[in-house]
Amino acid sequence: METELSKAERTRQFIIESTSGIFNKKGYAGTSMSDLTEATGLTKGSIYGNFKNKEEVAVAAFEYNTGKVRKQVAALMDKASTYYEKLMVYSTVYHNFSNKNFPEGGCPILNTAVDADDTNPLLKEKVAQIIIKWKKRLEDLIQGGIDAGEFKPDTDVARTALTIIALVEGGIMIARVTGKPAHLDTILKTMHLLVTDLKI
Amino acid sequence: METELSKAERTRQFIIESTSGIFNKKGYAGTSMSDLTEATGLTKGSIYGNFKNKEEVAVAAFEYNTGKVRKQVAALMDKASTYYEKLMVYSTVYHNFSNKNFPEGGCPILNTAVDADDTNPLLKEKVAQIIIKWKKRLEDLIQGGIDAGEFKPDTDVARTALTIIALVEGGIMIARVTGKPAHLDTILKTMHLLVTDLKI
DNA sequence: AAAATATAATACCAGTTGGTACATTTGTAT
DNA sequence: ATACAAATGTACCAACTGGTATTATATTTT
Repeated sequence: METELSKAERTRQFIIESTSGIFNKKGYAGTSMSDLTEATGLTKGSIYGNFKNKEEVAVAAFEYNTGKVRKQVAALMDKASTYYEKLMVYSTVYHNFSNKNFPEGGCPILNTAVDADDTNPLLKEKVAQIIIKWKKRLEDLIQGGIDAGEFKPDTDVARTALTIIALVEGGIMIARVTGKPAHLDTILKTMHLLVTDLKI
Repeated sequence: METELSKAERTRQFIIESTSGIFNKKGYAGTSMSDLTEATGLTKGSIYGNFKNKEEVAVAAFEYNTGKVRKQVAALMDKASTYYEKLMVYSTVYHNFSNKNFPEGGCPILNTAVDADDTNPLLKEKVAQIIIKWKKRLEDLIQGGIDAGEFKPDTDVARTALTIIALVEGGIMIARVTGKPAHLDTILKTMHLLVTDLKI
């Protein structure tokens, strides 16, 4: 009994996919309902038939965007054998932040964090949770490496995890606003050295 | 011949000071003219008498906000004697990002970079220039340390400068969105270790 | 103190905002 | 094919958007 997507579910997905880039680029307040109707070719009636309000679309778009990144990470993570390689997956994914498998408009975590920080408590909480999860995932990988005898046992696990996130997000910001993707690569080299230094 | 500020200049300054926090928190698109009239107690006529349009207020507010940070850096930089201490000034300033001498709403560089990136070319260019200047200033300090025999001569100057910026800005983002200022301190510790490692 | 000038307030503009009630069309199961 | 339900479009709302022309009020200069 193959569960087909209902019309509504397909439309909902279509709306999310066609507006995710707009929200990521313009932010929540900067994106208008007419932006959404224009991007989808649908009318407001249709959008409000599938979502309670603009905020619900924004949340769905945010989750779609972060899911896109998560999928890329997961795909590469499978191929990585060592913990060193696993940690470096993030470098690879964000190094290619301007390719088509990455959300349009840059890192949705950074964009939404800054956008929602003082304006949208719901979105802010969603981003905070994503960051906490990311931190946890990194900590688990680092601890895994320690337990496997691959990394130094005296590694500051929490600090290393937070540092990696800061380098990636700070690097994306710099690369995008200056129009110099090479700056991100330079910063990712620091991450590379840092992770290499974890090795015994 | 003490040059007094004209009425217009004082009003202009008053508008900038009373709206700088709003722009920094809500972003350019998210800040409305009524936000500005409300914050200043003035009317639109008065604001448009002193500024060409909303964008000009936003640019002035951005420059005011970055100036605030710059002044704090300059004050501490004077007291620093070694190049190591000079580099660590940024750590001290951003460590106190929630005190009253720091712009309301977090780092204006990060906020404006993300906000203006895909929406406001003028503001985007202003942020890009500020970052390039900051990078240059850091490179000069690091090179100064090398020339003075304080830092290792084989230091990767450009990479270290970019890394410091990324750590600071990434750290602020994480600290603000998670509501955990301690996370920034943790990340600044990485910066501390990195700068310490520059020493001979 | 009066005249000239600079500054701020008022009232208005057309266009847009997020959102809704309801009519119409479309998909779906019988 | 028909009937019913689900999904979409239409038309509308009051509130607000950035911006301006004009009037009134301060501030300077004479």
